[in-house]
Amino acid sequence: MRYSQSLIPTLKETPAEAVVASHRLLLRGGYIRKLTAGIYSYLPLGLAAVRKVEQIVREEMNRAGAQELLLPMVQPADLWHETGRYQKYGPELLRFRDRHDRESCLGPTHEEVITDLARREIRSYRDMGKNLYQIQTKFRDEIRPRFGLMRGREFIMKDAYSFDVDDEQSENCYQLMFDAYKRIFTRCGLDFRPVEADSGTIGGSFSHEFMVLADTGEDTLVICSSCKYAANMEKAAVKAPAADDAPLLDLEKVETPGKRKVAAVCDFLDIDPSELVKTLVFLADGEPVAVLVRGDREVEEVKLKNQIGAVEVEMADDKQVYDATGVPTGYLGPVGIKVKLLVDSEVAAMKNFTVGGNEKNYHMKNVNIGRDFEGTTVADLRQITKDDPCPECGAPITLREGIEVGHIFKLGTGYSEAMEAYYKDRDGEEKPMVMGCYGIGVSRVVAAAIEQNHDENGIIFPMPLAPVQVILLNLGINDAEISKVAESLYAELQEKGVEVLLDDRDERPGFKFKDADLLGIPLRVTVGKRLTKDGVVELRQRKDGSTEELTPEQLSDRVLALIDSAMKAAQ
RNA sequence: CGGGGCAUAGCGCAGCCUGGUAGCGCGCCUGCCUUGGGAGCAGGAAGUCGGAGGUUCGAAUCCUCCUGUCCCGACCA
Repeated sequence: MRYSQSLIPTLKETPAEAVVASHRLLLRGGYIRKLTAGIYSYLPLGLAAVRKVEQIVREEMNRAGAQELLLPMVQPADLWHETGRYQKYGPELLRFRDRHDRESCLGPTHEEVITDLARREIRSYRDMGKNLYQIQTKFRDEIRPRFGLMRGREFIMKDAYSFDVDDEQSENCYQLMFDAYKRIFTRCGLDFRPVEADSGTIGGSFSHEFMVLADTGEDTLVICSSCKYAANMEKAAVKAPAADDAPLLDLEKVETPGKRKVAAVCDFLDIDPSELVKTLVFLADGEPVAVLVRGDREVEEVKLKNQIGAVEVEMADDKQVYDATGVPTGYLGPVGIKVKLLVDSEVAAMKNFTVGGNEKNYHMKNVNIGRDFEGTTVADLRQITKDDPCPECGAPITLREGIEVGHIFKLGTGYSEAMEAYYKDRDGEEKPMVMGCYGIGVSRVVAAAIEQNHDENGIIFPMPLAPVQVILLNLGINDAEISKVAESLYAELQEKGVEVLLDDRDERPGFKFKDADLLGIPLRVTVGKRLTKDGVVELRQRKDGSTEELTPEQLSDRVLALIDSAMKAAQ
């Protein structure tokens, strides 16, 4: 590829809209351009990087026995009505009517379409054990697209769906995918962790997310320092403490004028937030529920949602709290409360704690469960913290930020039953297909790779994802000798299978160096004055800035060796 | 959807408060010069000031509405 013929519009300055590194650098490097909110064009270099990810994904999916196909992006609403998701999915599903007034939608995911295909084409247990995947543009009308390729409305995704005869076979497939995903992200050269995850709206019984570790990640991961445990924070179980066996003290109502915040109440009563229990009200599918957690804890809404089987949970605002309980926020407590009450297991183990008095300007001290109120449900409802022990082995844990690049689910028979995707087993009996689904955010992988690998000068692509492996700078466009060597190295490297971008622009050296760094191409070859002076060209590695001088004859072997070792390192 | 910004040349911004013929840097075009870390000089092109309405002799500037976009929250590959 010749720079002069390609479209690589690099920018010296950062567009104001870009906040995170990957977005900034993809724009500056001329990899992508925004068309409208959350929708981007992939320019030649951006597409090249995407293709690298796709290729690795393809190879590993095929190796794991999956078959590639391509499903439609425009889908009839009827199919979505069958699973009930036409209503459930919400405004994220872009709906429209075609010229015949048929309700349609743009596919945000393809369970319905693939299940429809499976029920039509697969009838016998002999045909089962299929895993079908596609790499395709998805559209989700995200409430808030942001961070460039990290969270677009339109994005490239690999999604696979498996159809098995029973749980055991389905589990085998899940494990196969788990291993394939580990290989995929390793081959991409990324630092990642598979973690236990909540299965979200797609449903299903069990799932793992694959997280690229990066400070800009939108998820928090819990990683055990000792055992293999790793989980998304929203899923990470908190170990219930042993019950406090202190003797029960007498209930006491105290005046706390104007003290509404945990900090203010504790300060006023001279107690620690860990001795206070706060009562928070949530709206679960519109219904108010109260949750008790310790004053210094946070409610994990995902746990709450799963506990009560709600589709949506949100914190109630002051007015909603008052409407539901008749008590202003800040003084709410469990004693005599009017809404459904859930108790975090940590609180259930406490004795003689302080709560709101369910009356303006009052709190209650020495409150005890069982004596003063009944908790209808006791469950793990709070967010884990870095001071909590590993739920598996009890060792200390660490919290890290991560970017979700892959998610695998065991779906069970939910979709197949809803859509009547049955097969006949050996005994001629009709049975629902057992499904799994496995996604990878292909375009997001590119962004995540950059979040994890960049410096102040630009991108530092891992070799396997780099749009090209080598950038070859001709610093003497108007010098016959330099140009001749640059051209012959360009030809030679390509002949040997190396991907090369030849910078043949009539620009000053500094300009080319800056662009080369910005683009993040792993290897840079410079042909310039040192050739005419000393007969050498320079080979520089983007990742550590190390340089070596070689004769033009030595260059290609050295380049091949470096590429080879970089690719082997990511195996 | 709730909260908060922003919208002026391709990009980054000033001008707005206090109304009076639209500016800077980068980029772009031409010429000279220069050539190992985003050079220098000279000349040049380029803007419905997001849109609509209003106030005013006069609006980028003041008022109203609308749209777009970015950030914080709920969603997710």
